[in-house]
Amino acid sequence: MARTSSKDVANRAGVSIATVSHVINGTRFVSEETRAKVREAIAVLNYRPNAIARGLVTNSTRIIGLVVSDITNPFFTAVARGVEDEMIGQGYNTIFCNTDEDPQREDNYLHLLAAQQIDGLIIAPTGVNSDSLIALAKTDVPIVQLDRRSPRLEAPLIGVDNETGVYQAVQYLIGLGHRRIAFLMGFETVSTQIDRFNGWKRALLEANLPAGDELIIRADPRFYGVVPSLSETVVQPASHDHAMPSAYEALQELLCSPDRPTAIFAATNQLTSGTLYAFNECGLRCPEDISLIGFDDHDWAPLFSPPLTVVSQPTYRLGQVAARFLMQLINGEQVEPPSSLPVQLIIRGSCAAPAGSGGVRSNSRVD
Amino acid sequence: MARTSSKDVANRAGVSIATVSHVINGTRFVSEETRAKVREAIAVLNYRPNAIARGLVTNSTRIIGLVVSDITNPFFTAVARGVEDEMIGQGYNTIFCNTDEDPQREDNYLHLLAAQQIDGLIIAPTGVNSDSLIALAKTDVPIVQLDRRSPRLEAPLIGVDNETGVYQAVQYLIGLGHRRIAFLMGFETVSTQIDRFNGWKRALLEANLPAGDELIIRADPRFYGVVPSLSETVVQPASHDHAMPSAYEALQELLCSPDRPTAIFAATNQLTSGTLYAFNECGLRCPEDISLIGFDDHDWAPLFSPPLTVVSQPTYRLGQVAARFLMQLINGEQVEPPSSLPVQLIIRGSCAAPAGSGGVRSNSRVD
DNA sequence: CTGTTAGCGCTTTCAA
DNA sequence: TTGAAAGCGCTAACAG
Repeated sequence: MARTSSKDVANRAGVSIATVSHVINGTRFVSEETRAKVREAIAVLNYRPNAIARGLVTNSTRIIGLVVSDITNPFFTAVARGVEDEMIGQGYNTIFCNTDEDPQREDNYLHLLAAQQIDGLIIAPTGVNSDSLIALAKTDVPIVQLDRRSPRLEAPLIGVDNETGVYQAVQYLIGLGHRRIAFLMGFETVSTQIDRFNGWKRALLEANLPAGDELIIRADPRFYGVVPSLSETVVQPASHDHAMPSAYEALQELLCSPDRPTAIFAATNQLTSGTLYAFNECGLRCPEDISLIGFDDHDWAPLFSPPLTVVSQPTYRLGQVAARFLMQLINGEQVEPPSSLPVQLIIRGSCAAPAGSGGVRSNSRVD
Repeated sequence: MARTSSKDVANRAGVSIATVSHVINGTRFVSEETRAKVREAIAVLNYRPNAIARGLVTNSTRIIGLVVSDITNPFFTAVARGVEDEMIGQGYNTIFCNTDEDPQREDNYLHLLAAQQIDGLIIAPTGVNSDSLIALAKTDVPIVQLDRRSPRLEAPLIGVDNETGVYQAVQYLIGLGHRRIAFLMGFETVSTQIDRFNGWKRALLEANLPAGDELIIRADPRFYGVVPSLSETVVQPASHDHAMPSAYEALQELLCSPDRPTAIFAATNQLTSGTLYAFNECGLRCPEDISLIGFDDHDWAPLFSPPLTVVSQPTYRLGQVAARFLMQLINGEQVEPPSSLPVQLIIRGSCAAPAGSGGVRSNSRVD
């Protein structure tokens, strides 16, 4: 239909389109009288300024892009809220995009966002093949990397101290008496996975404990695997190429082997859940038979069976900080990026001393 | 910065901007020779067509808006994936917005989306005060309502059969021997809450069981409440006005009363979690002391303690169907909206016969 | 205090 | 087979 334009408003109010523009934006003085007429015309015509046209001339949209890698992960939704709340407070809107860890999808969205002339970008990059990202960075659009960094990209990073987080968690496990502690990780292309891996390795090496390949398991962090009772509800990413097994599948062999680890550190939210499924499948009780620590907390972790011991990140805060920093960049302020935020080990019920060590279960249920 | 425009490309290739436009869009014949020159110029200049400008003239953006009420709810993220996957397949992009059940925020995003000249809209409306929504509907932008319907809005709805879903679930509870079954619900302004409520009531009345006010509890569906160990990680919606208690708070009194219900139906994902927290607080074991069924399943429900018995919705599918239908609307096809999708009761471990009835626990753990 | 006018970067007739 | 030029709806000088 004929979308009403400022010209229509101008006609109806008997003024010029310039005046209409000015009463809308408050960008120069307009007499109370004409202002009233214009406003009335706007109301009757149900007029909405076309942001597209405006953006074309102002070269600014007051929109930022937020690109995350898995919208299904509570970590990112919590972060997104932080970003969004902060941006709204500043009069900016945020467009939310989900890449599903798929570089091609990332590329696609980066195109879209660039074409939409966003004023800034917050991104948790997939970490691979980031041509569009590099290209975007070459324009004047301010970018901040969220949670993880892309190789080749020179942009400030807002993240947490991953290495220390798992280092301390593994130390805790060692303190409990564990000697064989496996590490379950996702894509090696994402920097947090490497950082966490390094934390695991450092703790082990310092304690003269094995940290060899047989203790490192890789799995696709985007889905759980074959869980019969759930097969209909589990969402399978459309773009998943099945190159990597799910956590559930990846763990089968290790868990059934005679010298299986006595504890597992899962480097991701979803990996942690997959591990629990695998435990169930193999008839292992947690923490009696095997201990588990996951990276990243969420509201439901205490309700799990067992309540999850986790390394917790300040998710909402992370989003806030990233947004606030991006705004400074957009406003042209010269500021240092905030240093990485601290993480915290939250001890609940998924860890105990290894079986046969005579230790007790280390538990602190919610109550 | 000087973002490169089609003029730059035209200059470098020694052709007119019209030709540039046509090689980009394949909209008329261009000789292989000039086409090559143009493409090369595009490559060296790293040129990206400005979608803003294009949209201004074509009056189409190939972007749709997806507005949901709680990005933190796995239900909506799964639905979002369905929508997104489907739209990408059709060459459309989707802008994702989160209202947090806040009508003002909804209004804000609707403004934004309208200004961005979206080609279509999928929305789970907050249900209150939808002036912007109505206004948008008056333009020619196709709209489909997702999951729930807004009063006053004439737009097709893609949803599930809520009423039947909880009707059957409550019948199951009755079959187990329960007579006092409470209903925990969120905002009465959202249609699904009413539908679910009606299902509960119908099942109870048919069985001549009490369905009075003392069995209806209302709580804010957006957060869990005061859980000390979690106080730092629980996200509190910025816009929350604290008019309603959390599920956790709302249930205290009822659960401590002498004739507390023997079962609870929670009308929402997050309400279900809140209920579990409340159980813990009151020292009630589930399902031994009290049974629980929640509306909506998710990947983690089987890992809860106890594994959750739920009414499950086809989330991903719902998104797909909504997207597909919207595309038909956008393409001007005259089609009937699909009828509501079926839901399914999934029995796991959170229900048992009421204490003292001599019944057995009805359980089916993941294994 | 308000109107005229020149573009923003693109698509699309109309001509050649 | 390609160019010239008119506009899409808006903002921002520049005039008055």
